[in-house]
Amino acid sequence: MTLEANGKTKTEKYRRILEAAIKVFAEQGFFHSTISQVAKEAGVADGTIYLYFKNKDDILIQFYNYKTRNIFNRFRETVKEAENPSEKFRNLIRCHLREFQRDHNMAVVYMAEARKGRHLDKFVDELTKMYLNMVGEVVEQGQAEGTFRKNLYLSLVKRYVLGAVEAVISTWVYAGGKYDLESMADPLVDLFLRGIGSDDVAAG
Amino acid sequence: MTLEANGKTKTEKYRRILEAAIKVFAEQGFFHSTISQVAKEAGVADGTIYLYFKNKDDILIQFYNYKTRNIFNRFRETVKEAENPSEKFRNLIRCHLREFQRDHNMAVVYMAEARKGRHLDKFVDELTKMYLNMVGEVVEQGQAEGTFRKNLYLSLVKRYVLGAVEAVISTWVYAGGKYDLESMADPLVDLFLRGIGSDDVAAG
DNA sequence: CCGGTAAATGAATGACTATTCATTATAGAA
DNA sequence: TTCTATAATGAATAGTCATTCATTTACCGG
Repeated sequence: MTLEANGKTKTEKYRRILEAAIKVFAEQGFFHSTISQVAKEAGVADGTIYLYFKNKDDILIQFYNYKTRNIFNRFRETVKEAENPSEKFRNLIRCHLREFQRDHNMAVVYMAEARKGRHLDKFVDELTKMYLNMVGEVVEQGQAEGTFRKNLYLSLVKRYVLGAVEAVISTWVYAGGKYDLESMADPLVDLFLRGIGSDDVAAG
Repeated sequence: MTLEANGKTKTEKYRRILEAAIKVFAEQGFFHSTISQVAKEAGVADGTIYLYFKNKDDILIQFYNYKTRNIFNRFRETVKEAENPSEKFRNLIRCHLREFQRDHNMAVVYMAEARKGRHLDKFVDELTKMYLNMVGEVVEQGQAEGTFRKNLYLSLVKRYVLGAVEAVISTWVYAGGKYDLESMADPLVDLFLRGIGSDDVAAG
């Protein structure tokens, strides 16, 4: 029986390299990291990396595949679980923060490298679109039910939500992940829903 | 009289190299750009670059100095001109969008590289803080005057505003600067002030 | 224990490119 | 015109790494 057929050792090593790579990338940035460093961190030879990945870029691409599919499934679930649009919205934000808090290295790499290399654009783009769509659906539902305002520039709203959440995550990453990120969810949702204007003035 | 004493040719070449560099960086990304490309774009020899800049990284650092000081002065002015906090807030956002729209290459480089290299962190950090402080001051003034809600998590508000504005700029950059960015200001300010919740529900 | 296949190794290769510096051009002063 | 100091040049250097591949190791069936 080969290792491939077994399917266990192969997968384990693949994961080990991937986790090692993300750790190294998180510490040094993608461009400043070397294959040798990744290999060392993973406890394999340099050449071994190339049995599992096409090249250095491919490691990042696989990373996005490996991690973000899972996360997006969790996003979907948490949205599905909620009963009304504003609860869906709150769950989505909370889950987003929780998942990034869960894996600090991933958060660093995602935040730092997501808006970079030409190759990755297509994939990151897809993910971003998925997220924006999710926000869009929830907001439209909320509009239909009367929880959210009707006169919203929807595509702007979607960007604004994603941008603000990512900014909060970036700040947390930058601070070294010292405080509890998930607890930002409620105040943030409050801002999204009510804005910063005082109620009398804003409504006018 | 030397060129240095003259002060004109020297500065002109410095600017020429800087603009060329930003153009190249915007097209290829900092890491994928070579000094030779920058030199070619600027119409000088490779070695000439090193008469004006310490090294490749220094070009980016100088860029942040050269561009963002001006922009921040404009931010300050536009805020000073407005009479009340919500007008100050609106002016700030509008000016932010306008200045980035004005120089597409700058926008690309700023958005792509701001959250990267170890060396730049200190400087980008400073600029970010300056911006956050400006937002903070305006919001606090607005709270004192009753235009903005009292119970705001201020440090969160600052991040949320910057994050959302940057997301809107990123989207514009990514789309190739095709549409009018400044016109996003009013809808965006509206979101900041009123949020997305319908007034009756949000107020409850 | 043997033979063969798959997996892993890591030294060697080949590109690439930031940076240097010996040389050349320039431009004002005398 | 000649001299001098400054600016500019770009070929050569030196170092870095991604990637390859000839060799070794591990493993399994028979």
